[in-house]
Amino acid sequence: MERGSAYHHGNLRETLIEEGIALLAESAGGDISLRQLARRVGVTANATYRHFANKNALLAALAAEGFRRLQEGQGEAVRLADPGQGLREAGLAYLRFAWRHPALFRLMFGPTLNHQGDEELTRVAAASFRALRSAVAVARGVDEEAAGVEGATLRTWGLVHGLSHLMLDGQFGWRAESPLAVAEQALTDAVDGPL
Amino acid sequence: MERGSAYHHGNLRETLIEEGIALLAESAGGDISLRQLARRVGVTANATYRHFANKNALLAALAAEGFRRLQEGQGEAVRLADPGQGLREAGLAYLRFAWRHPALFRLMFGPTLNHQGDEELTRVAAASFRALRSAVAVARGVDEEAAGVEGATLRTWGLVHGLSHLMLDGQFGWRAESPLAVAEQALTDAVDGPL
DNA sequence: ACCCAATGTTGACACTGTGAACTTTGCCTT
DNA sequence: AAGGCAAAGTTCACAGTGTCAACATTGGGT
Repeated sequence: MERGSAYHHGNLRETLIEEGIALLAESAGGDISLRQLARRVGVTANATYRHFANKNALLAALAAEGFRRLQEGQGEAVRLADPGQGLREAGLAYLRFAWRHPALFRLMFGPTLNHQGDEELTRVAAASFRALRSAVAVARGVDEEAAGVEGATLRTWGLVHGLSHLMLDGQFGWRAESPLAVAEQALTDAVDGPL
Repeated sequence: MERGSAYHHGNLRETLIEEGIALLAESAGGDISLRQLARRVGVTANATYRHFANKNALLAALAAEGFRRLQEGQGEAVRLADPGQGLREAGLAYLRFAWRHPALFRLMFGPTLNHQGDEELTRVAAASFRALRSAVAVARGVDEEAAGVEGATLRTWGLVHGLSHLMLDGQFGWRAESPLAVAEQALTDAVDGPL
């Protein structure tokens, strides 16, 4: 029942998510249409309604997959990093993820999805926050529950997140270097120094 | 030719911008339709095309007005602030603007507009950056062109901008306090202290 | 072998952004 | 004051969208 005939009892759901992310990446404006995605997959638009309640639910699934990939990238970055550089590398991974998948990034943190709604989304987003907090704690050499860790995590997250957005919005574009380089420099300066 | 008869040589352009911002504020999803706005103003959808090239141009005008108001709010905050607290107050004004006009804020820094495109938009956005840089310079007691000011401005902007976005995305919602309070606290802690 | 539930399709509807052609209106020139 | 012209607004049309309701197909469990 896995890879047999055309569709019908194939893995439409997974295919939609995969192709949806791909389509999102190709799309200029960052928005995709249900019908376009269905056409690309080779199925009727209404077929998607067997797997997702509506377009928003499908987009939420794309976002959730995005969070999973982001967290994966961050985890790997931390693992490969020199000890003491984990936080910086996690932040850089965040920036690079945003840089490489701008539309998906915007979808993940966007108004399209009401984050209260989808349960999986909030769960996987919370996991991302915990990972960052862990990195902050390690960088400070204290326990994850120590005083000040939560606040520092919030500030770090805010900085990295803001740099990502400004970078994607072309707000660093009028500078000489690549926008990504600008953001990376700003993050590096902030991690070992005052704001 | 200013306030005479119904429309036709009225100030449709201004009206569209004003009502557009209002409609944006009321809209839940943060997106508005041209036709809906036209209906609200009491005019045909195609009439808007006499004043804006297309929907995006209209949205860009809304965003530009948003930048103007944001900058105005920041300026006032700095003016009223205790000396030495100007940077903090400017940042708080930024946060509060985002909190009060979430849809407009998202529009201003969003993928809908290609920021390279609209000339007025880039101009007014750049002015906003300069205002922040000025506040950073004053806070450090150095000249605006001094070394390190540019970088510090970028980091501050990034932090404030990121906190704004996370706040609006409901990422601070699961905490006890109001999301705005969380963001304000994070900003305050960052302004006088390390990251 | 058969039936049923899961999966996919057809047709339809209201809505959207936008182009082309037409109509109205008030100012400027004579 | 008359007239025309350009600016401003309307009508008609079209392709495309998300989504609902009814129908068709299919493969696996009894």
